[in-house]
Amino acid sequence: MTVSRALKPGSLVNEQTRARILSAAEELGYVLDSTASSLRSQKTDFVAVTIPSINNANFADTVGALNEGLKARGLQILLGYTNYDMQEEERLIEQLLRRKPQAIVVTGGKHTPRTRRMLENATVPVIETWDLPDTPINHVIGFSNAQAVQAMVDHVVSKGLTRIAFIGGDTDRDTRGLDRRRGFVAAMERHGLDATRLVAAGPPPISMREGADAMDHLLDTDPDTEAVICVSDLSAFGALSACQRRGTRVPEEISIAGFGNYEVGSICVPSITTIDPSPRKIGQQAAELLCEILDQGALFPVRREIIPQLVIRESTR
Amino acid sequence: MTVSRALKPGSLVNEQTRARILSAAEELGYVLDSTASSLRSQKTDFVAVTIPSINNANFADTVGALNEGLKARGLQILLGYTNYDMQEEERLIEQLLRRKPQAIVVTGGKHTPRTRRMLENATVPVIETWDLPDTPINHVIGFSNAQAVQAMVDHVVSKGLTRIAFIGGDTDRDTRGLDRRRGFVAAMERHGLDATRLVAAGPPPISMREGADAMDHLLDTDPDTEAVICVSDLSAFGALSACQRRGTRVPEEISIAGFGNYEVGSICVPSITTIDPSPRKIGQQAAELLCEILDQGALFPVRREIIPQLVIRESTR
DNA sequence: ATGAAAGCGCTAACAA
DNA sequence: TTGTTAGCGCTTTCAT
Repeated sequence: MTVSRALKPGSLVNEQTRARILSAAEELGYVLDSTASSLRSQKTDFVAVTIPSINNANFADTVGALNEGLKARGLQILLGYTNYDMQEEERLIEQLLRRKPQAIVVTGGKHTPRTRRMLENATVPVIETWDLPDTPINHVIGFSNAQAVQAMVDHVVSKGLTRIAFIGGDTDRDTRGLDRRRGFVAAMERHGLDATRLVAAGPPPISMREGADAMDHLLDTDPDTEAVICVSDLSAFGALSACQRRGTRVPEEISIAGFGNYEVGSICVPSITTIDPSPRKIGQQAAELLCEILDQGALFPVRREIIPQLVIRESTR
Repeated sequence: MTVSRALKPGSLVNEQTRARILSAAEELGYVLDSTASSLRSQKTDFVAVTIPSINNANFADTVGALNEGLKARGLQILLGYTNYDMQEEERLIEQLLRRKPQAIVVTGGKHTPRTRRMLENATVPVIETWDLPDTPINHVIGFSNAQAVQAMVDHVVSKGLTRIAFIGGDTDRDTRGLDRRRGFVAAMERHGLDATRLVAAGPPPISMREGADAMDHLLDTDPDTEAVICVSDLSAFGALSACQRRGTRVPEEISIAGFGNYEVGSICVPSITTIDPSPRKIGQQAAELLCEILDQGALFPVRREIIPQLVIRESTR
């Protein structure tokens, strides 16, 4: 017990004793076994986090901010990737729950029924992010992807453009991408405009290459298109590059908008009009909420809406 | 014991009994406690992985490939970020070791003395990646950053360019970035060229914004520069964008090269000449090596050199 | 195919 | 300030 105390900062041990213990530990190369510690104290200090892909700057920002907010409390993130696949998410969450995390943060508000049940039965706080589901499992910190794109459509329409296309993925794997497309269609119909210029650019998540190919295709089949709204800045940048290769001037001949406020869109020439969903803010708020809950016990389910900001740049006129 | 067996696929339990157990488990919302399981069996099925930053597509690719290679064996990655800081790495590795991972994969071959000691004393395989240290701790899968950049200098010089600059970070936080700058200087001196056009663009990791600012500065102070080699494709893209804003033609007036083969460099116009260090290959090979070791027990220390490929594109003439 | 006993390495609770 | 006891929830081992 004295050793156990000596190794835990802030517990009452004679300083000489502690010094002797620490030096012995150093000499022996002793490393505390937190597996045993977790079992006994029923505290793992894990927070399970799932994101669709590790290779996405937006989700990386959320996880980075979450990590910073949790580090001070000694909480370690246990990260998993669903590969935009709800079945994979189910497998992953089952695995993660076995590790007895003290909280769970998932991306998105759509899950398999079994995933939902597992999360509902989990005795720890659950936070859904990057979405605003109608019937949350527990806590939510997110925004409406559909509504955000509607704001973008409104902006483009306000500039007098009417022949507007949407570039996105071709399946429903990426539910947030799907919501964005739905928002596009809804807004176009609200304006009484043709909402059928939908380019399906391949299996989500689509990136720069797919955006470039989609733009090439669009300019071939619908050369009178005046504006393109893309499911992300990455595909928007690809679309912009395709225009540059063809000599189509942006925004003079065609406007391009993206989503996500990725760095590339702020640097490229012309810079890309986008929507900033504040990924770091999502992570920060999730960390704050978890710290509150872990301090004060469970609260009522929290629903925090992030308001995505329209960022108008050079690629739209 | 029967319950324990029933929940573990491939063990001998009467199928009726197993069915009853599984349905009871489902009904109760029972979740196996892998903390207890790990303590008893002394197998956590964790692999600890450290990378400098979560928000970097190269490291993300390595981790993604590693994850895929380990998933089949039920190994879960325990990921930590050092923020390009060796002190932070030390804290992180100490934390991770307490979780009793079955292997450790770190980025880079330079560590604090204490980190080195901890890793040497760890009784599990250690793999250093993304580097080729002279005195590895245990296993290594990586490449020489300095040598890779030398190849790039050779290429640029072979095109008849002599006034060549390097854009990188301004401190030694990013040791791979530092190695790249060293490689630049060594190669320039080998060619008998002036190696003093070194632009320090801010604290590493530098990204697109810093690359753009550095290029602006360079074109102001050394307008006769013929080529710029950047520490990464991200800063190279920033540099390219700065040129486009100023109307400096690339590659006619100035050549630009990067490092890392990020997607942006393959899509932008002009596309960016780069070096591809095959980040996924590093992750795949690390996974293979770990699987071998976990099957067959410890081997001699392995040293696998990845040969980075020069990818010549439009931004250099 | 199932069960009984023991113990993995810690720490909560209580005692001195 | 230090020590004793017990037990966290599993799985290894051996027995039936």
